[in-house]
Amino acid sequence: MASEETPRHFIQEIIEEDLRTGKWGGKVQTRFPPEPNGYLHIGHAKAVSLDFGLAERYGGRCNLRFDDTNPAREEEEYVAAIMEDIRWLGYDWGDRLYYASDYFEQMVAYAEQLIEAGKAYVDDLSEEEIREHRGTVTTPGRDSPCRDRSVEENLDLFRRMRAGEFPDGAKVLRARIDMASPNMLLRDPLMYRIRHARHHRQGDAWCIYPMYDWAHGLEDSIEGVTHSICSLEFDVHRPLYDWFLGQLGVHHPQQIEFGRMNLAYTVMSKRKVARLVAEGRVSGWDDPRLPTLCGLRRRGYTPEAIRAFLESIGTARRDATVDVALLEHAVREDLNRRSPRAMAVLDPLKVVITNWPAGRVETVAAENNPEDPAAGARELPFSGTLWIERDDFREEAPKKWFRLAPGSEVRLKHAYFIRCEEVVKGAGGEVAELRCTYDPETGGGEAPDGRKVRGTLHWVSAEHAGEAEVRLYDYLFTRPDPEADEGADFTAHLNPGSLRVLGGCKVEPALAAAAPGARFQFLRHGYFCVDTVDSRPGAPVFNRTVSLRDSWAKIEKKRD
RNA sequence: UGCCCGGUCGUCUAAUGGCAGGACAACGGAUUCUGGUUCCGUUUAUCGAGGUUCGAAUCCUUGCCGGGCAACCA
Repeated sequence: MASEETPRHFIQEIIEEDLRTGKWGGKVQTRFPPEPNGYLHIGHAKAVSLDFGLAERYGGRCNLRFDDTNPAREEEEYVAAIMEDIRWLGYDWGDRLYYASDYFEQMVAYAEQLIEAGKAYVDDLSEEEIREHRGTVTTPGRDSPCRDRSVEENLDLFRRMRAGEFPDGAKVLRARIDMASPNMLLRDPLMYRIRHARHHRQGDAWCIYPMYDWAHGLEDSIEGVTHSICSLEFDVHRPLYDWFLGQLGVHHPQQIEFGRMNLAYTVMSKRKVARLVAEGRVSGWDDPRLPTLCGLRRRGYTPEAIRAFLESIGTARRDATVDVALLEHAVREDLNRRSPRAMAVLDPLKVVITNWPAGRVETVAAENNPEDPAAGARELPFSGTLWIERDDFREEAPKKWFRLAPGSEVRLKHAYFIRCEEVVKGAGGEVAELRCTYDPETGGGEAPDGRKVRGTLHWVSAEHAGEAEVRLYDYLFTRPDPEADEGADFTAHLNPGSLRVLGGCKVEPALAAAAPGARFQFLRHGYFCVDTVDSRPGAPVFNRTVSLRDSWAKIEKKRD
């Protein structure tokens, strides 16, 4: 039983009603039917979580079915990637892995049944002519001259289509419905087209391939699906789904449409993502800036965070453009609980502690996760030469500045208070080094005399620091709706600052050996994970999953 | 333009004829060895017009706005 306090969405209401009335004999059978022609993105994840999640919630089953009815666009490569992503999200199809192409023989039998009933016919018209006969949204279509062929002739022609007697495009099989229907899809839709093409699974076994509207309902019916969930764009197709299944008199699932999810500051369509990849605007399908599941995974997102996010945005019968802040909130909430803390200095500034005994190295204890006492503690080396964040020092402290400035005192996390005594400048006038004194009484982070400091800085001991590359990601686009601009291509709104690569970052010793994929919270920065592609032993690359909320940045921003 | 689907805080989503609620965001405050977390508080919405009703976000009519449909794609 899922959480009581979250209200049920409309699909859950439908299923619960069906369960109450015994419409499907108490069964819930769904399916996730991707076409293997691209990688899954977070929009697909919504469908995945609906199909698998609903089955899970109501004690039903969800099939994974590849909708591989178009040999021209589909490839084996995508099949494996899609399965990996679904598993990563935490869903399991058990032994119910199906392919639409395995049903081709059965579909042909159903087609012949329709032909025999006088409900389907072979049309000789060219693609061009069919389009022209179809009419427009405001004018009815006209019947094809082939529409009244005899059953015998249709059957013969269809069999010869299948036997490969005709070239591509010579003939099609069409349903005989209504050329004047206000729903364009009902104007004698195509059921089969001729394609002498090699299929990624069926090889050369077929030269006729079924169209979506004809095939999809049959696939659902054959598998005993009860609730066939799809996105809103298929709403217009439902009368056709129902017509085919009704004519055949076979098991007839209910198609239910939900609103697609879009995310602000990115693009979601497979075609556009594919273009970004092909044009080299991103490093690949798994570029951490992309909304693809492999991209989010490489970025450091957890499947739990994605599922929680999907849960939080709900499901309704209208398309939505979700604020990325909701996604970021979900991943921060998850990572805050589970990621070990670590100190990393991204833009290092040297600090020399002038009253530190020469050569002395101390060890300080650092808790691994204040949210999780069970995570324990680690030991960190502390010495007289340290790196701190360049951003944590200002020569002229603005109002409300809690960090280091000439003469000011701060705490070094887990260690001592230090006071900035002197600023050493380089030849160009830039701040090259800070000379500070520490208070030996403040070990452990508290002053015995009770004096307070407002700021606490992270640091790394210079002689013990590891080196790392850090990649900071920002939104891929500069506007929330890159596709909405009709005057320009969406690529015109690509964010030139979406990736910042920082070299020479100083990290605490253990981080140098962190395993690929490992996640950390870099104190006062954000959540990072070890890149699984470009990290090398001893030379880790860290991807920033998401920054910490930063109320100081807000204060500074308001000032301008 | 014809048909279909939709329109509730900035965003997402509830309220199924009976107090417009939640989450995120924003803002203010408390706590804090992360300007993080946590806690408390505040601001903000029913697309317009008419009707039905004791009572309308909800039902009806109409207008406006958004989306979908004229691939041998899914």
